[in-house]
Amino acid sequence: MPELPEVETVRRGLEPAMAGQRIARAEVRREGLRWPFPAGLADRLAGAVVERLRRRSKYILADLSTGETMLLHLGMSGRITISGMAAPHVPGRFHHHHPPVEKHDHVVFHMENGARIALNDARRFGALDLVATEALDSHPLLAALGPEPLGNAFSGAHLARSLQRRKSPIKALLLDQRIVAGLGNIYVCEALHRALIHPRRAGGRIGAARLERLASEVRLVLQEAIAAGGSSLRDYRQADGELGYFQHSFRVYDRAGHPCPTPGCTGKIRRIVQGGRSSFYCPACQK
DNA sequence: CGATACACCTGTGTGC
DNA sequence: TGCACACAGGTGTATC
Repeated sequence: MPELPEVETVRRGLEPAMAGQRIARAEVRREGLRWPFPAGLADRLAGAVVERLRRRSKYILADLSTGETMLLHLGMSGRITISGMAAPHVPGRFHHHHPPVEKHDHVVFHMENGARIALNDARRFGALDLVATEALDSHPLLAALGPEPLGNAFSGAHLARSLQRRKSPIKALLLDQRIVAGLGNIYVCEALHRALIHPRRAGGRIGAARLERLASEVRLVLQEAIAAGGSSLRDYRQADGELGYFQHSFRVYDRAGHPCPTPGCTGKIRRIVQGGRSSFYCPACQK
C-alpha cells in the first residue's frame, strides 16, 4: 500500500478511532517485523493516550501521553484495518463487535472507545518502534530523511543542489529518501512522465527549469493521489475500509503497451528495469 | 564520498 | 491440480 499518499490516507483514517483515545491493551502477536519490537512494547502502550497522529515521509508517528512516540512503517505489504463500526448516535464510540483476527495481524490495538486496530503485514518489511518524543528527530530511521515533498524546503532549487554532479539515473535518485522523503516506485514513474523526463537521465544533467517542473509535478501528483484516497493495488483497503481510487489515474505505472496519455504524443508506454525495479515511461515524450 | 547488488518475506499471477 | 518462476507499493547493509 505504502507511498506517501497511501500513508497519509491511513493516518487520516486512523484519526477518528485513535487520536485523543486511550489504548486499553496492545496485543503483540509476534516478536517483531523487520526488526524485533522494542522491549516491553505491550506494557509501554497499555493505558497510553494517543495525543496526535503525524506523518513524516512514509512513517506514521503517534505521540503518546507517556512521552514516547510510536513510529510505524508499512513496508511493502503493510496495511491497517479498523473494526468496530462507529456507533451512529454516539460520536467517537465504537461497537465492541469485531471480525476474527486475520493471518498476519501482528499487533492489535484494543482502544478504550471500542475500536480495534490491527497492523497486518504479510511480508513483514514494516517496522514499529517506540522512542522518546524529544529524541524523535535523531531516530536512526528518521535522521537522514530529506525534505517532505509537500513542504516548503522541497523545490527545483533543492533538487538542483542535491543532484549536482550525480551520475545515477534520476529514477534512482528520486527513490533515495535522503534527497526527498516519501516517493516510491509508482509516484516517481508518474512524476517523471508528467515532467517529460526519461527515467535513465543522469540526475546531474537535468537543467534548472526542468527541475522546477519536476518538483512541481511531484507535488501535484502527490496532492491528487491524496485527494483520491491513495492507490489501492489488488484489493487492499484503506484503514476505514474504503478503497483509494488513484490507481485509475496512473498515466504510466503498470501500463506497458498502452498508448501514452500525453496530449499529441503517439508513443507507447514501455517497461524497463532499473536497480531491480520496474520503470514505466514513454520513449517518445520523456527525454 | 557515490553507485550497485543483495538481503529480508509472503502472496499472486502466469505458463507449462 | 501441481510446479517453477517472475514479480510486487521499501530500505538497510554490504561491497566495489
